[in-house]
Amino acid sequence: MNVETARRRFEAYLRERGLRVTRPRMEILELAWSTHRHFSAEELWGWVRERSSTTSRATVYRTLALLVEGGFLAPLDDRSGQMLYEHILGHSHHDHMICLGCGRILEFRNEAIEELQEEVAREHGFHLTGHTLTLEGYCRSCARRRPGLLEGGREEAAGGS
Amino acid sequence: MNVETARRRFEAYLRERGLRVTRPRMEILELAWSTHRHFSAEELWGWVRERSSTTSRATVYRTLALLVEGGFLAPLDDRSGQMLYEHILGHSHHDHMICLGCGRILEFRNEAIEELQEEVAREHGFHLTGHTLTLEGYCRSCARRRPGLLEGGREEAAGGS
DNA sequence: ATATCTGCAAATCGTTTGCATTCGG
DNA sequence: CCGAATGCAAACGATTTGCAGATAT
Repeated sequence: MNVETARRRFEAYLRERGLRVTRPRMEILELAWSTHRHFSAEELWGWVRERSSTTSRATVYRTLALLVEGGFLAPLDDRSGQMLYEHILGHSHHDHMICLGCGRILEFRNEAIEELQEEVAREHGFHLTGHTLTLEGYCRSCARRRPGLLEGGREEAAGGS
Repeated sequence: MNVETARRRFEAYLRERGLRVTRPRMEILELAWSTHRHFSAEELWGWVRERSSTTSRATVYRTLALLVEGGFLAPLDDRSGQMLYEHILGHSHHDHMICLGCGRILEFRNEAIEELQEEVAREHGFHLTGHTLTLEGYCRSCARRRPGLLEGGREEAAGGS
């Protein structure tokens, strides 16, 4: 999904809700679309300053929240304390693998896992609205640098939560 | 796993590492074992004060971190901003479903999902050390109170992350 | 016109840290 | 003894908020 389309959709979204189409909001949408990586609010706020724009940090946070509500961005908790964001407009749902060595984030989609989740929810009478699946470990290149890992020995004490 | 055993194991763990067995540490372990629910650091700190113990909030945080490192507790991010903890000593790994209505946390374990995760990691040359799978939605009783949900219509804009 | 947005700075909130003191081994 | 652990209060870092002035419709 290109910026143009995203911009148009965001404007439509705002108008539908009686919200205003403002310069700061559009600037933030464009900056969010200026990368294909995951980014944090502070990072985007950095891009704002690089442009010597007067848009404030508070507005960055407020607009990111709006973009998440509207289904333009999805938040991703990488456990570093700050939230990361990624565009989802026009992208199919996927889950993540986070490398504990270099912080790299890999994306994957597994249909069987998706279905099993729905099955589990159904079995428990749980009405599913979303899910978060994050695999933690070491990517190929980081694993190579940590010999102890290669034989398949787990290093962290506990598995997932 | 009862408190007694947990206490003994924690003492052993501390000694092995040349760390000291102190009153605050043992008190915190016991309080952590005084519930079968998920609890937050602040909550445990509340139990400390109820006992009019002199153990400080800082020590609560420091000891919880120690218990996580040692594989006694597992942290669970419920997206409320604070971390929750649960004992895992003697408990098999499981994942969670969090009810957005009442905050209740249901646990489940699905072998097929576990295996598929390992398979996905393997396919990507990723060395898996852990994972987080959290289903979000509404538990049976909360779903009943929200008629719109029953027909299977999704309400939140986006699915998972 | 006028309700919504914005920028600013101060406030939150969970968690962490520096440091002088206390305590376990 | 002596280094590790604690309590205290101050520091932190990401995010949120109150408010007066600016702006979109």
